[in-house]
Amino acid sequence: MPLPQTEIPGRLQTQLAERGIRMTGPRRAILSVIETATRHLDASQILRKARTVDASVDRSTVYRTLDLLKRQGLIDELDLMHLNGEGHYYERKLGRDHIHMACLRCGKITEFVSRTFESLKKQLERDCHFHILVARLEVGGYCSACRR
Amino acid sequence: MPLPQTEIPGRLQTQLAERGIRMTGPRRAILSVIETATRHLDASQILRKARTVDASVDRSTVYRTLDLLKRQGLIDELDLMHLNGEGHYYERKLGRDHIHMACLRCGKITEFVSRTFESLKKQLERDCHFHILVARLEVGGYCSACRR
DNA sequence: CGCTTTTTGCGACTCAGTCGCAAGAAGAAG
DNA sequence: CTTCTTCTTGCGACTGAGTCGCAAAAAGCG
Repeated sequence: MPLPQTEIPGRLQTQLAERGIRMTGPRRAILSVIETATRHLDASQILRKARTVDASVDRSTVYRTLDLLKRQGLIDELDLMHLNGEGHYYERKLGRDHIHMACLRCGKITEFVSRTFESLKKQLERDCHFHILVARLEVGGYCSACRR
Repeated sequence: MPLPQTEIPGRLQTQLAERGIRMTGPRRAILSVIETATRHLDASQILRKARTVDASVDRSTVYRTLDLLKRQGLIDELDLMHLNGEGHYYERKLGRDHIHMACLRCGKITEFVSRTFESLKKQLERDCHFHILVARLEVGGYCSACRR
């Protein structure tokens, strides 16, 4: 399941610049990794890939940059039902939220955009007087190929 | 926000017995902690409370018992938007799934049962041919008291 | 260029969770 | 109630994710 690649590469960098955030070599490397990812990456995979661009990038810089992007609301943090250990996965936040379905047998991640999900969030905001900043719906089970 | 306490205490123990799972002192202690919890507990809090019942309970026994209960579908594992560190919280699984809303300012957790959530899950199963075993919807934002 | 502020790499650290193992307890069968 | 097998436990060592304080380095403004 490829990630939606509807935005121009380099866009993350522009978005940070617009917010007056300083641009550096390590940041550029990390941002480009996130922007060109074709699957969900965790922090150590981002580190490894970023190092192919700038070999001096440090683990803590990756974590600090991920925190920055989270605070800026530019990426989402996922668990993907802890299919592989306890870590987190990251993906660019683009327009509409989507649901992540993780197959507990084959590990495939399926993404799904749903109008019902959008109205559910609206209902929550209305009925609970809650101002939503992030909403994460993750589902675990068996995908069409794995359910017998 | 109290958890729904609609089941008889001791029920978890019965459910494990019905499945032919061996009952032991440490397990009884851990189960009773989970059953009588009035808020969401993480593994180390469960350990501390279980030790007031049976002082010899070990950390790894808590993790092993939580794994067992997860595999049996008797508890749900939550992140609560990582309000306090990276750990997980646990709660009994009772009938209907509910949504967890975490206030990022005051830390309050609000639970919400929604018919829309139920139809969203049905829609997912139908449209994606996916067999859902667990569904976790967590929301982060500001609660009614904290949104200024 | 020079100065202030932010970011970085480093190394040490914390904390959640895991694992192998030998000893101990559960429970079925006699 | 004893025996036997199987499962569970405590322990201790370990892994891996993520954090932190610090001094050095880079950003970007005038």
